Amino acid sequence: MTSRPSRPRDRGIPEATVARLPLYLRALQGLSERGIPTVSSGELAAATGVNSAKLRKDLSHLGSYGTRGVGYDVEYLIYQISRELGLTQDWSVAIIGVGNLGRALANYGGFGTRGFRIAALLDAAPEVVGRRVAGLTVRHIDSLEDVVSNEDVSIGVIATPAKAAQGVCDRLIAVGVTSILNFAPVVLNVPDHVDVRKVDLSIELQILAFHEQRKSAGRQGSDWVDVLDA
Amino acid sequence: MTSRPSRPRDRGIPEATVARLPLYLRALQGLSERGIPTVSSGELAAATGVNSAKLRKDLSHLGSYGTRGVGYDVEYLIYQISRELGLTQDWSVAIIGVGNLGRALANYGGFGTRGFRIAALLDAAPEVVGRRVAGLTVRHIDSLEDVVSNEDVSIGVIATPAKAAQGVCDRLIAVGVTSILNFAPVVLNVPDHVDVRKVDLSIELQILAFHEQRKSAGRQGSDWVDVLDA
DNA sequence: CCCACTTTGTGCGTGCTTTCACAAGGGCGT
DNA sequence: ACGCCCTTGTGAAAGCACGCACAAAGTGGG
Repeated sequence: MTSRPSRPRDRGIPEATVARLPLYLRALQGLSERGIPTVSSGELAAATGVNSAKLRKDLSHLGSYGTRGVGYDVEYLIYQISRELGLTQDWSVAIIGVGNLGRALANYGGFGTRGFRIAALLDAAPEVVGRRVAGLTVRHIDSLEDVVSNEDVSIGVIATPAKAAQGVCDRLIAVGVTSILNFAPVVLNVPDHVDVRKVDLSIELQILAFHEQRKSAGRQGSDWVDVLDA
Repeated sequence: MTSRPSRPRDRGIPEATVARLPLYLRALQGLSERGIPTVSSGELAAATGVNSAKLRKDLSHLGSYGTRGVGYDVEYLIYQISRELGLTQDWSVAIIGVGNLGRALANYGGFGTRGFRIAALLDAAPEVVGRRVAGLTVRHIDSLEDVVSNEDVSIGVIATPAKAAQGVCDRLIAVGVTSILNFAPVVLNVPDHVDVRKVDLSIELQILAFHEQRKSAGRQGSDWVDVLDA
């Protein structure tokens, strides 16, 4: 959803593949911790819930890193995927909004451990500013511009209420942030060169409800119930 | 496919459309609160960041609810989308795992307002059980089976550590839950009739990092040599 | 009543994604 | 060295999704 139609030729890795690479990476890290040296596409596919042909095609976009008859070297593949995703360098992340969700994100282990460093927590509420959360002191939102410049923040995470999100987004972009992860339930308006990914908890629930309804409708036998007719 | 000309409606709504319906719904509810009675596909498309033709095609899967020359009746469309998503009934949700994330979810306003009722919060840690969170008393995980049966829970939200997730998932399925929203960073193993949606915070960040890396690589002019396909 | 204007609903071409099926490559036991 | 068995990498085909462009349908003014 972040790709734009007017983009010049995109000679790189398909978006659908990029979205799956982190999944493979996590599975591989699990194998690595268990000391498993090699893995076949079938095994890795089973561990990630992906079709094995799709997995092979995904990996083929990175290069030919497998060995026929054997499989893939776990450590080498971890390195290659990490490199492709840009995780061999550290990215500084600022979290704006230290409510329940912001705190959850700050304490979420997955962030700090691999490739991401939480550079700052920012909030507007006086009762939150100054408190320590996840080893960091929450700073006031007014220092956003300073923090982004000084800490070289390139990814902003918006966990504010919906009303504040666009304003925060604009300020992030104004100081050079070009990647934004948005948890606020609004559609952010951004220029073309900025990537936005959105995570919306209630949308996910609504999609589940749709399928759940379909299942229980079938169970009950009452098919189309076309009551209203203009 | 296999659309019968005699039937006005084809009930098979594409998955991509289903994923966007909640987006339209939220925008429409905003219009409704502002007292706007009708909206054109162009306006609604602008508000949701979607191509207007795509929006019309999405809505056409629900039926012909628009008026040519005028647009769509906001209230009527809200009702139709809600009905299609199954939000005209209330769904009971159980949240398992009341850590930082679980608390954030419990306090997330968007749940209760839109067809979802948090029926229970469950956790295994003694220091959490018994505490009140978001107006509910946290119950011990051992009462999961009782809660699901008595409260008619059909959607389970897993916000536990990764290690506990599969076990909780199995127990949910064993008592009849068929829709699961999983925040734990593991691939859940479930039978075919169970729907799982996964929200993974670090995966989203990694996808952003990929695009960010590509942008800064271009800016910096690294030793990347682009090779045109033959 | 008629005409100009607006907006929906959709046929169709295009490009991306997934899946199948298999040739090519590599290891291993004998 | 040889042949068997395994697994990768990839054409090719099928399936989806997207967006253009336009006919159909409805509104409102004169």
